[in-house]
Amino acid sequence: MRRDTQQRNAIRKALVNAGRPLSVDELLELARNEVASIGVATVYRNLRALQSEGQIQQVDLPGQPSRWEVVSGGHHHHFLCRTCDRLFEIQGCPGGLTRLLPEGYTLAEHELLLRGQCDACAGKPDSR
Amino acid sequence: MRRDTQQRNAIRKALVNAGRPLSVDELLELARNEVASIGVATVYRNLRALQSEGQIQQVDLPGQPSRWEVVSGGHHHHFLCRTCDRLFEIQGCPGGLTRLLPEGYTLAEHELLLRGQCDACAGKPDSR
DNA sequence: ACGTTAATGATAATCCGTTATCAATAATAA
DNA sequence: TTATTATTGATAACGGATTATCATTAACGT
Repeated sequence: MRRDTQQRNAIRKALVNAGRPLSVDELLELARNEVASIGVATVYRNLRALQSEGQIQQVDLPGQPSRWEVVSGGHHHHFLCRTCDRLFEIQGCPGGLTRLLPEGYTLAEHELLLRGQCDACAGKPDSR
Repeated sequence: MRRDTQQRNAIRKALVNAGRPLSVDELLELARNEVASIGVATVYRNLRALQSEGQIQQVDLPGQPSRWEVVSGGHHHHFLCRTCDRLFEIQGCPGGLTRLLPEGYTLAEHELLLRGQCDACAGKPDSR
C-alpha cells in the first residue's frame, strides 16, 4: 500500500509552490526545508512515483538536466533564464508551424524554448 | 601545423553530403565508408577541431545526444523524425515570440524543435 | 501500543556520452 | 627517401545524472 510520507509531501509541495518546473537539485534544496535529512534517492524515487501517477511530468531541455512540473492545464512552452538558470512556464504558442515543414513531412508535436533574462534577474549581467 | 587527414575529410564530407545535422554515431558510420578503421576518439577530436574553426556547430536536443551541422546560412530550426530519429534543418521561423513573455522578461534567443514523421518514413508506423 | 513492511538515506554501482592515454601510423618538410 | 611529429585508434578513465543496495526508520492497519 502507498504510504503518505513527509518526504513525498515535501516534494509535491515544493513543485506546487514553485509554480515552475524544478530540477532535482532545486527540489532537493526546497524539500530540505521540510525534511532536512531527505536524500537524492528519495527525490528520484518520488519523482518517478508522482510521474506514474500522472501528477507530474518531465521537462527535457537541450543540454540541461531535466526538470519536473505539475501536470496542469494544457499545451505550453518554457522560458529559461540564462542568468539564474531557472525555468518558467509560459502560456501561448506561435501557430502555423505546419507551414514550416517541407512537402511530405508530418507534424505531431513541437517544443519551444525561449531564453533570456527573467524578471528577478533584470539588470544583472547576462551570462553571455 | 594542421594536417589534412583522410579521417578529417571523411567527417567533413559526411556532414556536407548529409545536408542535415548528424550524431556522432551517424558520423562514425558514414565516415567508415571512407576510412573503415576510424574510431570514436577521432570523430570527437575532429568535431571539436572543426567547431573551433567555425566550420560546424553543435545542435543540442532535449533528451537526445547532440548533433553536428555545417555552419550555413542564418537562423533556422529543426525537425526530428520520431520514426527514423534523423534530424533535419527547416527554414522559417514563427515571429512575435516576445509577445509570449511575461512583463519584465527579456528574450535573447529561442529554440524550436518540431517532431513528426519525415518524408521517407511516411506510412511507416510512428514510434508513438 | 505493536507488528508489519513500505519508504528512507547513505553510498556503491550503473549508464552513457565524452575525454585522456599512449604506442603505432601516416602526413608533411627537407 | 628520410626524419619529424601531428594524428590516429583501442581502450581506459572520467563526469554527471540516475538507479540499486540494504540496513534503518517510520507509516498505518490491527
